[in-house]
Amino acid sequence: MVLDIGEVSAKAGVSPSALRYYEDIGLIASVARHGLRRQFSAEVLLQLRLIAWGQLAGFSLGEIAGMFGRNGKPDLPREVLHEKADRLDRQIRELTALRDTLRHVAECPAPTHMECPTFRRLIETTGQSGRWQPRGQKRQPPLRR
Amino acid sequence: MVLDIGEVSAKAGVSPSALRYYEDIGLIASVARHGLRRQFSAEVLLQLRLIAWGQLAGFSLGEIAGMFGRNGKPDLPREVLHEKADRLDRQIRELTALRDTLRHVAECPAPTHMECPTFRRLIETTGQSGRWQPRGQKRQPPLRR
DNA sequence: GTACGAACTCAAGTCAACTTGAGGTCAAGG
DNA sequence: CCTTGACCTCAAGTTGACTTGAGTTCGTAC
Repeated sequence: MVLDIGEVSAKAGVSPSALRYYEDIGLIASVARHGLRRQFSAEVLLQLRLIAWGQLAGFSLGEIAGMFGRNGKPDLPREVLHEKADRLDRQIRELTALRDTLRHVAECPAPTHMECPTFRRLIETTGQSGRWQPRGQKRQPPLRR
Repeated sequence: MVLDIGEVSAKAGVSPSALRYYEDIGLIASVARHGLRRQFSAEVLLQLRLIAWGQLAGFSLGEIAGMFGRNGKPDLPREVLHEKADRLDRQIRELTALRDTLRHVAECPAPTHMECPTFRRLIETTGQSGRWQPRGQKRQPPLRR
Protein backbone atom coordinates (compact mmCIF):
# COMPACT_ATOMS: atom_id res chain seq x y z
CA MET A 1 0.00 0.00 0.00
CA VAL A 2 1.45 3.28 -1.10
CA LEU A 3 0.50 6.81 -0.23
CA ASP A 4 0.99 9.94 -2.14
CA ILE A 5 2.37 13.03 -0.62
CA GLY A 6 -0.94 14.60 0.30
CA GLU A 7 -1.99 11.57 2.29
CA VAL A 8 1.30 11.35 4.10
CA SER A 9 1.05 15.01 4.86
CA ALA A 10 -2.43 14.68 6.27
CA LYS A 11 -1.69 11.59 8.35
CA ALA A 12 1.63 12.73 9.70
CA GLY A 13 0.84 16.39 10.15
CA VAL A 14 3.86 17.44 8.10
CA SER A 15 3.56 19.79 5.15
CA PRO A 16 4.20 18.49 1.64
CA SER A 17 7.03 20.94 1.16
CA ALA A 18 8.68 19.67 4.32
CA LEU A 19 8.33 16.11 3.05
CA ARG A 20 10.03 17.04 -0.21
CA TYR A 21 12.72 18.76 1.77
CA TYR A 22 13.26 15.67 3.92
CA GLU A 23 13.57 13.60 0.80
CA ASP A 24 16.06 16.05 -0.69
CA ILE A 25 18.31 15.76 2.30
CA GLY A 26 17.93 12.00 2.37
CA LEU A 27 16.05 11.74 5.62
CA ILE A 28 13.18 9.82 4.10
CA ALA A 29 12.71 8.16 0.72
CA SER A 30 9.82 7.63 -1.62
CA VAL A 31 9.47 4.10 -2.94
CA ALA A 32 8.50 5.09 -6.48
CA ARG A 33 6.88 7.61 -8.73
CA HIS A 34 3.49 7.49 -10.33
CA GLY A 35 4.04 9.80 -13.21
CA LEU A 36 5.66 12.69 -11.43
CA ARG A 37 4.12 11.91 -8.09
CA ARG A 38 6.09 10.51 -5.25
CA GLN A 39 4.74 7.33 -3.72
CA PHE A 40 5.53 6.68 -0.10
CA SER A 41 5.18 3.49 1.86
CA ALA A 42 3.32 3.53 5.15
CA GLU A 43 6.70 3.03 6.75
CA VAL A 44 7.49 6.71 6.43
CA LEU A 45 4.72 7.53 8.86
CA LEU A 46 6.73 5.87 11.59
CA GLN A 47 9.90 7.53 10.43
CA LEU A 48 8.19 10.88 10.57
CA ARG A 49 7.14 10.12 14.08
CA LEU A 50 10.75 9.55 14.99
CA ILE A 51 11.75 12.74 13.27
CA ALA A 52 9.18 14.83 15.11
CA TRP A 53 10.30 13.17 18.28
CA GLY A 54 13.93 13.97 17.72
CA GLN A 55 13.08 17.54 16.89
CA LEU A 56 11.16 17.92 20.09
CA ALA A 57 14.30 16.88 21.90
CA GLY A 58 16.26 19.56 20.11
CA PHE A 59 18.22 17.31 17.80
CA SER A 60 19.03 18.60 14.35
CA LEU A 61 17.82 16.74 11.29
CA GLY A 62 21.41 15.67 10.78
CA GLU A 63 21.61 14.10 14.20
CA ILE A 64 18.25 12.47 13.73
CA ALA A 65 19.43 10.97 10.48
CA GLY A 66 22.40 9.54 12.33
CA MET A 67 20.23 8.05 15.03
CA PHE A 68 17.45 6.56 12.95
CA GLY A 69 18.26 7.48 9.39
CA ARG A 70 17.47 5.06 6.60
CA ASN A 71 15.01 2.54 8.00
CA GLY A 72 15.89 3.09 11.60
CA LYS A 73 19.40 1.72 11.31
CA PRO A 74 21.59 3.97 13.40
CA ASP A 75 24.80 5.00 11.67
CA LEU A 76 26.22 5.97 14.99
CA PRO A 77 28.24 3.75 17.28
CA ARG A 78 26.66 2.62 20.52
CA GLU A 79 28.85 4.92 22.46
CA VAL A 80 27.53 8.01 20.75
CA LEU A 81 23.94 6.87 21.11
CA HIS A 82 24.45 6.40 24.83
CA GLU A 83 25.92 9.83 24.96
CA LYS A 84 22.81 11.26 23.32
CA ALA A 85 20.64 9.34 25.74
CA ASP A 86 22.62 10.81 28.60
CA ARG A 87 22.19 14.26 27.15
CA LEU A 88 18.48 13.56 27.13
CA ASP A 89 18.61 12.46 30.74
CA ARG A 90 20.13 15.73 31.77
CA GLN A 91 17.67 17.60 29.65
CA ILE A 92 14.75 15.81 31.26
CA ARG A 93 15.99 16.75 34.69
CA GLU A 94 16.36 20.38 33.68
CA LEU A 95 12.97 20.48 32.07
CA THR A 96 11.40 19.06 35.17
CA ALA A 97 12.98 21.79 37.24
CA LEU A 98 11.91 24.41 34.73
CA ARG A 99 8.36 23.12 34.79
CA ASP A 100 8.30 23.36 38.56
CA THR A 101 9.70 26.86 38.43
CA LEU A 102 7.13 27.86 35.86
CA ARG A 103 4.31 26.53 37.98
CA HIS A 104 5.74 28.37 40.92
CA VAL A 105 5.94 31.59 38.95
CA ALA A 106 2.34 31.16 37.92
CA GLU A 107 1.21 30.90 41.52
CA CYS A 108 3.63 32.88 43.63
CA PRO A 109 2.28 36.29 44.53
CA ALA A 110 5.70 37.93 45.01
CA PRO A 111 5.90 41.20 43.09
CA THR A 112 9.25 40.45 41.54
CA HIS A 113 10.40 36.89 41.43
CA MET A 114 14.03 37.66 41.80
CA GLU A 115 13.21 38.42 45.43
CA CYS A 116 11.30 35.24 46.07
CA PRO A 117 13.52 32.76 47.89
CA THR A 118 11.77 29.73 46.45
CA PHE A 119 12.37 31.05 42.98
CA ARG A 120 16.02 31.77 43.56
CA ARG A 121 16.55 28.37 45.06
CA LEU A 122 14.98 26.77 42.03
CA ILE A 123 17.24 28.67 39.70
CA GLU A 124 20.39 28.32 41.67
CA THR A 125 20.23 24.57 41.81
CA THR A 126 20.23 24.25 38.06
CA GLY A 127 23.30 22.89 36.36
CA GLN A 128 25.08 25.08 33.86
CA SER A 129 24.48 23.45 30.54
CA GLY A 130 24.50 25.72 27.53
CA ARG A 131 28.23 26.11 27.22
CA TRP A 132 29.91 28.55 24.92
CA GLN A 133 33.57 27.97 24.26
CA PRO A 134 35.62 31.19 24.29
CA ARG A 135 37.94 30.16 21.46
CA GLY A 136 38.32 27.23 19.11
CA GLN A 137 36.33 23.96 18.98
CA LYS A 138 33.18 23.72 16.93
CA ARG A 139 29.87 24.20 18.56
CA GLN A 140 26.90 21.88 18.57
CA PRO A 141 24.19 22.96 16.16
CA PRO A 142 21.60 25.06 17.96
CA LEU A 143 18.32 23.74 19.37
CA ARG A 144 16.39 24.22 17.52
CA ARG A 145 13.97 25.02 18.09
CA MET B 1 29.25 45.13 42.23
CA VAL B 2 29.13 45.47 38.47
CA LEU B 3 30.59 43.32 35.76
CA ASP B 4 31.63 44.24 32.32
CA ILE B 5 30.65 42.23 29.34
CA GLY B 6 33.74 40.06 29.26
CA GLU B 7 33.21 38.90 32.80
CA VAL B 8 29.56 38.17 32.26
CA SER B 9 30.47 36.26 29.15
CA ALA B 10 33.04 34.18 30.97
CA LYS B 11 30.86 33.45 33.97
CA ALA B 12 27.70 32.71 32.08
CA GLY B 13 29.21 30.95 29.11
CA VAL B 14 27.48 33.28 26.68
CA SER B 15 29.37 35.17 24.01
CA PRO B 16 29.66 38.95 24.23
CA SER B 17 27.89 39.35 20.91
CA ALA B 18 24.99 37.28 22.17
CA LEU B 19 24.83 39.47 25.26
CA ARG B 20 24.65 42.59 23.12
CA TYR B 21 21.99 40.92 21.06
CA TYR B 22 19.96 40.07 24.15
CA GLU B 23 20.22 43.65 25.24
CA ASP B 24 19.14 44.88 21.82
CA ILE B 25 16.00 42.83 21.95
CA GLY B 26 15.33 43.85 25.52
CA LEU B 27 15.84 40.48 27.13
CA ILE B 28 18.46 41.73 29.54
CA ALA B 29 19.61 45.21 30.49
CA SER B 30 22.87 46.78 31.49
CA VAL B 31 22.72 48.99 34.56
CA ALA B 32 25.05 51.66 33.22
CA ARG B 33 27.96 52.51 31.00
CA HIS B 34 31.54 53.12 31.97
CA GLY B 35 32.67 55.17 29.01
CA LEU B 36 31.34 53.06 26.19
CA ARG B 37 31.36 49.87 28.16
CA ARG B 38 28.22 48.22 29.39
CA GLN B 39 28.11 47.46 33.07
CA PHE B 40 25.97 44.56 34.17
CA SER B 41 24.79 43.68 37.61
CA ALA B 42 25.34 40.18 38.93
CA GLU B 43 21.61 39.74 38.55
CA VAL B 44 21.97 39.09 34.85
CA LEU B 45 23.84 35.90 35.59
CA LEU B 46 20.65 34.47 36.99
CA GLN B 47 18.63 35.83 34.14
CA LEU B 48 21.01 34.20 31.71
CA ARG B 49 20.52 30.96 33.53
CA LEU B 50 16.80 31.25 32.97
CA ILE B 51 17.35 32.07 29.35
CA ALA B 52 19.56 29.07 28.73
CA TRP B 53 17.02 26.99 30.54
CA GLY B 54 14.15 28.17 28.43
CA GLN B 55 16.14 27.60 25.27
CA LEU B 56 16.85 24.06 26.29
CA ALA B 57 13.13 23.55 26.56
CA GLY B 58 12.67 24.84 23.04
CA PHE B 59 11.12 28.17 23.92
CA SER B 60 11.93 31.12 21.70
CA LEU B 61 13.59 34.18 23.15
CA GLY B 62 10.25 35.93 22.79
CA GLU B 63 8.48 33.35 24.88
CA ILE B 64 11.25 33.43 27.44
CA ALA B 65 10.92 37.18 27.68
CA GLY B 66 7.24 36.71 28.39
CA MET B 67 7.89 34.15 31.08
CA PHE B 68 10.73 35.80 32.95
CA GLY B 69 11.51 38.96 31.06
CA ARG B 70 12.55 42.05 32.97
CA ASN B 71 13.57 40.92 36.45
CA GLY B 72 11.72 37.68 36.36
CA LYS B 73 8.30 39.27 36.36
CA PRO B 74 6.17 37.27 33.98
CA ASP B 75 4.15 39.38 31.57
CA LEU B 76 1.96 36.43 30.89
CA PRO B 77 -1.24 35.56 32.69
CA ARG B 78 -1.25 32.56 34.97
CA GLU B 79 -3.28 30.64 32.51
CA VAL B 80 -0.69 30.88 29.79
CA LEU B 81 2.10 29.98 32.16
CA HIS B 82 0.24 26.87 33.22
CA GLU B 83 -0.24 26.05 29.60
CA LYS B 84 3.50 26.28 29.04
CA ALA B 85 4.11 24.11 32.06
CA ASP B 86 1.71 21.55 30.65
CA ARG B 87 3.50 21.67 27.33
CA LEU B 88 6.66 20.94 29.27
CA ASP B 89 5.01 18.02 31.00
CA ARG B 90 4.12 16.44 27.71
CA GLN B 91 7.57 17.15 26.41
CA ILE B 92 9.15 15.49 29.40
CA ARG B 93 7.09 12.37 28.85
CA GLU B 94 8.06 12.24 25.21
CA LEU B 95 11.70 12.81 25.94
CA THR B 96 11.67 10.01 28.45
CA ALA B 97 10.25 7.67 25.86
CA LEU B 98 12.77 8.86 23.32
CA ARG B 99 15.59 8.29 25.74
CA ASP B 100 14.42 4.74 26.35
CA THR B 101 14.12 4.13 22.65
CA LEU B 102 17.58 5.49 22.08
CA ARG B 103 19.04 3.23 24.72
CA HIS B 104 17.21 0.35 23.19
CA VAL B 105 18.56 1.19 19.76
CA ALA B 106 22.04 1.33 21.18
CA GLU B 107 21.74 -2.18 22.59
CA CYS B 108 19.33 -4.09 20.39
CA PRO B 109 21.12 -6.35 17.94
CA ALA B 110 18.32 -6.40 15.34
CA PRO B 111 19.70 -5.60 11.89
CA THR B 112 17.03 -3.08 11.07
CA HIS B 113 15.09 -1.55 13.89
CA MET B 114 11.90 -1.22 11.99
CA GLU B 115 11.59 -4.98 12.36
CA CYS B 116 12.24 -5.08 16.07
CA PRO B 117 8.95 -5.36 17.95
CA THR B 118 10.21 -3.57 21.01
CA PHE B 119 11.23 -0.65 18.86
CA ARG B 120 7.94 -0.46 17.04
CA ARG B 121 6.03 -0.63 20.28
CA LEU B 122 8.07 2.24 21.64
CA ILE B 123 7.36 4.36 18.62
CA GLU B 124 3.73 3.48 18.26
CA THR B 125 2.85 4.50 21.76
CA THR B 126 4.06 8.03 21.26
CA GLY B 127 1.55 10.81 21.05
CA GLN B 128 1.35 12.88 17.91
CA SER B 129 2.60 16.27 18.87
CA GLY B 130 4.23 18.29 16.11
CA ARG B 131 1.07 19.41 14.37
CA TRP B 132 1.01 21.18 11.08
CA GLN B 133 -2.20 22.93 10.16
CA PRO B 134 -3.23 22.43 6.54
CA ARG B 135 -4.68 25.91 6.07
CA GLY B 136 -5.05 29.08 8.09
CA GLN B 137 -3.98 29.83 11.69
CA LYS B 138 -0.44 30.91 12.47
CA ARG B 139 1.98 28.39 13.77
CA GLN B 140 4.17 28.55 16.85
CA PRO B 141 7.76 29.51 16.13
CA PRO B 142 9.93 26.41 15.67
CA LEU B 143 12.05 24.78 18.36
CA ARG B 144 14.75 25.62 18.38
CA ARG B 145 16.95 24.68 18.26
C1' DG C 1 51.49 60.64 26.75
C1' DT C 2 51.23 56.86 24.27
C1' DA C 3 50.29 52.19 23.37
C1' DC C 4 47.33 48.27 24.29
C1' DG C 5 43.49 45.72 24.60
C1' DA C 6 38.84 45.37 25.59
C1' DA C 7 34.53 47.32 24.18
C1' DC C 8 31.93 49.77 21.07
C1' DT C 9 28.56 50.43 16.56
C1' DC C 10 26.42 49.11 12.44
C1' DA C 11 25.76 46.52 8.44
C1' DA C 12 26.04 42.33 6.49
C1' DG C 13 26.58 37.40 6.64
C1' DT C 14 25.36 32.55 8.24
C1' DC C 15 22.82 28.40 9.27
C1' DA C 16 18.96 25.31 9.74
C1' DA C 17 14.63 24.26 8.38
C1' DC C 18 11.41 25.27 5.81
C1' DT C 19 7.95 28.18 2.77
C1' DT C 20 6.57 30.65 -1.29
C1' DG C 21 5.93 31.50 -6.09
C1' DA C 22 6.13 30.94 -10.91
C1' DG C 23 5.47 28.05 -14.38
C1' DG C 24 5.01 23.01 -15.93
C1' DT C 25 3.04 17.96 -15.91
C1' DC C 26 -0.24 14.47 -15.71
C1' DA C 27 -4.13 11.07 -14.68
C1' DA C 28 -8.78 10.56 -13.79
C1' DG C 29 -13.60 12.19 -14.19
C1' DG C 30 -17.18 14.07 -17.00
C1' DC D 1 -11.11 15.41 -25.59
C1' DC D 2 -10.74 18.64 -22.18
C1' DT D 3 -10.58 20.35 -17.74
C1' DT D 4 -9.27 20.18 -13.11
C1' DG D 5 -6.71 19.47 -9.10
C1' DA D 6 -2.94 17.42 -7.14
C1' DC D 7 1.54 17.15 -7.81
C1' DC D 8 6.01 18.54 -9.83
C1' DT D 9 10.82 21.52 -10.17
C1' DC D 10 13.84 25.15 -9.13
C1' DA D 11 15.17 29.44 -7.35
C1' DA D 12 14.53 32.67 -4.06
C1' DG D 13 12.72 34.28 0.31
C1' DT D 14 11.94 33.92 5.53
C1' DT D 15 12.77 33.55 10.52
C1' DG D 16 15.35 33.21 14.72
C1' DA D 17 19.47 33.57 16.84
C1' DC D 18 23.46 34.88 16.49
C1' DT D 19 28.43 35.83 14.33
C1' DT D 20 31.75 38.39 11.70
C1' DG D 21 34.22 42.33 10.16
C1' DA D 22 35.54 46.96 9.55
C1' DG D 23 36.43 50.93 11.56
C1' DT D 24 36.17 53.66 16.25
C1' DT D 25 36.61 54.88 21.27
C1' DC D 26 38.22 54.52 25.59
C1' DG D 27 40.52 53.44 30.44
C1' DT D 28 44.64 51.55 32.35
C1' DA D 29 49.37 50.32 32.55
C1' DC D 30 53.86 51.63 31.41
